[in-house]
Amino acid sequence: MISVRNTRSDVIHAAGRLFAERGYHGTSMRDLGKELGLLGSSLYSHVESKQDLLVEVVEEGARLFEAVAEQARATPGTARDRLAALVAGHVNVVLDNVNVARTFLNEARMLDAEHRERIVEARDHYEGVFRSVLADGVGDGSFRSDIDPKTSSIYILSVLNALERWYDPAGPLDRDELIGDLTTFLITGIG
Amino acid sequence: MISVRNTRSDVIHAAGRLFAERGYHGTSMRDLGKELGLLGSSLYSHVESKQDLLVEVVEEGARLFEAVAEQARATPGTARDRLAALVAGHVNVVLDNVNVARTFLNEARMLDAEHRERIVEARDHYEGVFRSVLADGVGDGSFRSDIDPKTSSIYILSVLNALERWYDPAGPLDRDELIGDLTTFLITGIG
DNA sequence: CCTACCGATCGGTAGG
DNA sequence: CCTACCGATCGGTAGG
Repeated sequence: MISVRNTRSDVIHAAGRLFAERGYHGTSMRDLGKELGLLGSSLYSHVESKQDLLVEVVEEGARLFEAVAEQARATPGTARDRLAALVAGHVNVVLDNVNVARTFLNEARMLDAEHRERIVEARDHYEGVFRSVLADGVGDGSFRSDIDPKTSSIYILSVLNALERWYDPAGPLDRDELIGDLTTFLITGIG
Repeated sequence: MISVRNTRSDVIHAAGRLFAERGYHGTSMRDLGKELGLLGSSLYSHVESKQDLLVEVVEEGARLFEAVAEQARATPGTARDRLAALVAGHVNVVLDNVNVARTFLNEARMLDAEHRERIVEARDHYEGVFRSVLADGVGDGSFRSDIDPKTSSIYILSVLNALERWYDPAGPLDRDELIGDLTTFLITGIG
């Protein structure tokens, strides 16, 4: 009595899985059908096109990260507290939605021009939140006064986004240790 | 009198360009032919298969990074000096070979099992050099004694590898400034 | 490096 | 969600 019929949501999530594993162009509609136990052609009763699937997955990613930004901005306390919220929130999104995060980070460039632009804007906005938290933190003494908020936010996001590439939830480092270790690294460096 | 005939090296470099821009599966042999001013079928007088091209590009990447590791290991002085050599060397490889670096970082997973394993080993070895420099640096006082060389090396490589995604050689930040800013961030953090 | 192909697979549609 | 397709494109080959 397992799974009688697939929903649109099932299709989108399976697409996220395959796009994350094999890439958008490495995934055929027939591959995706097989993953769901149906034919490639049957997918078109759930979505209009393959591109449509990529749009859905990538935009889900954008929404998840945007929610992190909003929640962090609403966090009371110092800029350092808000940065901690950004870091923890970002880690949680990546670890709880690896496939969506992977597709968002690696396959968004395969989007058609129109959708790609919207995602670039969303990404810029998200990075802007990091930047302004860092700038605030320079003002309130949370961070060093000689950092450049622009490059620093990119460095921080580089470390956070790369999690998708190496973090193993079954490995020795649990989520809280990861967040702690990461935060220490970002704030104190290795020196 | 420009370019009469293409060499195997021309083909490989053009392949790197397209693999970097559109991904391995997003690039057809006919696309690549067009890039070089010939037909897709003509490429088979230079290479045996499309996979062959990916192997060549990715293995060139592996060699470039390996050379950085060797040179850094031979650098006299403290572990901090050797880390500086790794950082500068890695940055130079990425900035001087964006297409190769991109393909190495993003498309190696499209390799067939056999070649992929070799690349994973090469990558593990490279990361191991970072790890041992960090461990040495904990011993000689270059770095904090409470860092974990394993996660720290991953964080550092995360920042270095992400350069491919955002650094603009035509932007305001020149190479030396970048290396300096990056090094300060890695060693001192933002706090 | 081209001509002239090959079988396989691609995204997608009509109609049920 | 399936049957039965469609034209286009894919990686690749034989022979020059």
